[in-house]
Amino acid sequence: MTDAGDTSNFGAVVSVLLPVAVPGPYSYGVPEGIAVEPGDWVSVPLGPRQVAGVVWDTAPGREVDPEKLRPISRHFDTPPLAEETRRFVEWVAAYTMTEPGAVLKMVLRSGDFLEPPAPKMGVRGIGLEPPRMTDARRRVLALAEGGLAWDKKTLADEAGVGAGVILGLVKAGVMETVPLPPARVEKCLDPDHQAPALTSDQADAGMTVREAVRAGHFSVNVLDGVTGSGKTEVYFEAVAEALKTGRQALVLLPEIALTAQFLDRFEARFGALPAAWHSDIAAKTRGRVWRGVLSGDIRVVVGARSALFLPFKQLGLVVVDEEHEAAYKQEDRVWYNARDMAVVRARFHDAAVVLASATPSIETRVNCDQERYRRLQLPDRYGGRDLPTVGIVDLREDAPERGRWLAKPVVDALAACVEAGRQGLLFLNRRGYAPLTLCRKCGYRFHCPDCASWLTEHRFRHVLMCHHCGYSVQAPETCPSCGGVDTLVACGPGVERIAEEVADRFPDARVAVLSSDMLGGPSQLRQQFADIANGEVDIIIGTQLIAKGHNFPGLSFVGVVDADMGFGHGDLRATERTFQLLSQVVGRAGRGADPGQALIQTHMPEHPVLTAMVSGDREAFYAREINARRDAHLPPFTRLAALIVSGKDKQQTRDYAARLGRVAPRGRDGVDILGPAEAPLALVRGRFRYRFLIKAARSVRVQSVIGDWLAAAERPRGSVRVAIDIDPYSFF
DNA sequence: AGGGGATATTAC
DNA sequence: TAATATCCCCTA
Repeated sequence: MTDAGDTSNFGAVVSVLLPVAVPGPYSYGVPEGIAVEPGDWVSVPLGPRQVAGVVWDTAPGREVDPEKLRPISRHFDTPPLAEETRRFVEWVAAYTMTEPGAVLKMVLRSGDFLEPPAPKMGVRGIGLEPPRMTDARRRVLALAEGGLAWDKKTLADEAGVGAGVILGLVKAGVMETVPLPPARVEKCLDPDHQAPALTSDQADAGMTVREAVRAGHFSVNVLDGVTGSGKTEVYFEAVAEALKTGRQALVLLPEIALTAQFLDRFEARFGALPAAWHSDIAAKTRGRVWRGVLSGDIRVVVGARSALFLPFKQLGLVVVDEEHEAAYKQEDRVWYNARDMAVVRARFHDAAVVLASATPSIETRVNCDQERYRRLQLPDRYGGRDLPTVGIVDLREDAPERGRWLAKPVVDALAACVEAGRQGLLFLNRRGYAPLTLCRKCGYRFHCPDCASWLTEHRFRHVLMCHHCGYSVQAPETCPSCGGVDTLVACGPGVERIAEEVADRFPDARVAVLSSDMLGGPSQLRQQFADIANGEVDIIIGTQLIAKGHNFPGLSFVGVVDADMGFGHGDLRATERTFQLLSQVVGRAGRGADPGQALIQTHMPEHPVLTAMVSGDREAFYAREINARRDAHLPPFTRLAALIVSGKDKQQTRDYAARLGRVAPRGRDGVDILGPAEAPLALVRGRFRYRFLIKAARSVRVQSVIGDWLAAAERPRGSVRVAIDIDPYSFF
């Protein structure tokens, strides 16, 4: 039985933040003989287990029953978590309304990283002769002369002997097992390895970002330049400056698929590879990178959004490439937009930020207009090439024949392109063969049984699929409703159907269809990209997969099959996203000698996105879209926050929220809890002007959430959703 | 009674 | 978050 007054045993009580979703740091006793500072890594008992965490404060946290106080069990000999990072963790937790421990979990990733892995063991000779000498043994000992530690496998191979010979020598006592020195030190990055030839625009922008890094205080610099204007070379200048000033740099990329080519360019510029960080990195490498970032040995990290939470020792620069990309949003656990959190983190570290994009997000452009961000424009394509010419095909005048989807001008342009030995691309952002199948006799439509959407026919695979939830069934022969035979018809086009039409119109052309649900998976897809690069394909048909990353050096024509798809629905970012997507797709054309040509099929030729595409006047598009957002009281001008729950759960949610002490039912820092019918109306009236956020009860059905205008979703349990994407800058 | 699933509670 | 406690429904 323990003495009740026992807590005086502890020299001190400190608060420790654990990577666990509890309300805040917990208090622990510091045993005699160890001293801890804020930021130190410790291991601590929590319930039945041991958990690694960070000393958050040298004072105890919230009042806690002294009976419950337990001692720190271990103090790791690891560099501390920087003060800047600790403040960042707190800020993100408050902003996203998650527990600080949930944010720390993103920093910590795994407690295993705290200790370097046990060194690999090797062998070395100790200069003695074995009692029995053989040829094989002689060869091994000759190599191992000089007392250098050898990897067992390497030594055996070099000496041309089996592993048993070495073991025998160890057993005979003439070789000993010793730890090998750590595998490899990070290769040195050289800021001046290969200084690039820059255009004068690039050089100006490069100088500005270099100065921003050298200044050593917070600034946000937006690199705004059309596809091919050389943004990467410019922000490499900033990276070079960070290397020179001895601070770490982080480059965020939206997708890991882009990192391979990026790494090549990086190596060419700096003479060595940066550390890479994303979900596909092997666990061992991951640990090495994590520790290297913490100790400061690793100078440059390239990674996906999760890299933003690495424990940098001294961060001087964060680059967010393709800052408008939705892939920067994390929509589970802690909801955040890495682009915005990059700005926040940089502010804590007094670091410079570079946001790069050919089609910046509206939020970013507004921040430029308000002079919170510095806008650096790169107006021209690298090498003085022109942008592709963009034309419109009005489908009301040039309608394709029934059952066809390509209008005459597009077919003609494609034919001319193929004849000239160049590549052409048809873009349609729709997978499969047809987005809807119906019975022409009874009108039956195939629906997904699990959600409301239609089933898309995939003719290559012979299935009907739901693109929402992944449900799929064998494509039926007869109508399940009226039993009609041969009465089912496919409505509308998908890329497979376009491929069918192309095969019919261009029987001799070599065609590649690229979409994320390719038969044969990623390896097949890589092969396709390689074939295209090698000129083994004449016509490419693809979904938005082709908009990102990969270059098509021989591409001179782009046809957009249906520009109108992106204009509909209630998504507040639909217009912006369509503009971004079309710009990217059209920008694929003409990267070779000629500027290239694009034709866009539409029923709405006067739509502002399309007039901007034709005139190339991006400024006009942005001005118009920004005004439209302002007039409609939409982000970034209005901050929305509402939680929408079904009627009978409303009171329950309010009670729960009040109990958490988190959410004021109506108030400046609160959130409205509304029924599903009230919410859209309130949105239209622009009534929400709250600081932020949505936090749902655990036990209610959350039917939909506005804020990011998320699609309706039934989330029966643990519902916690947060409106991300709302500009955090104004809360600094 | 007792198993299994869903949900609630708690950890310094 | 992860372990444990509690509750509910069902079957035997």
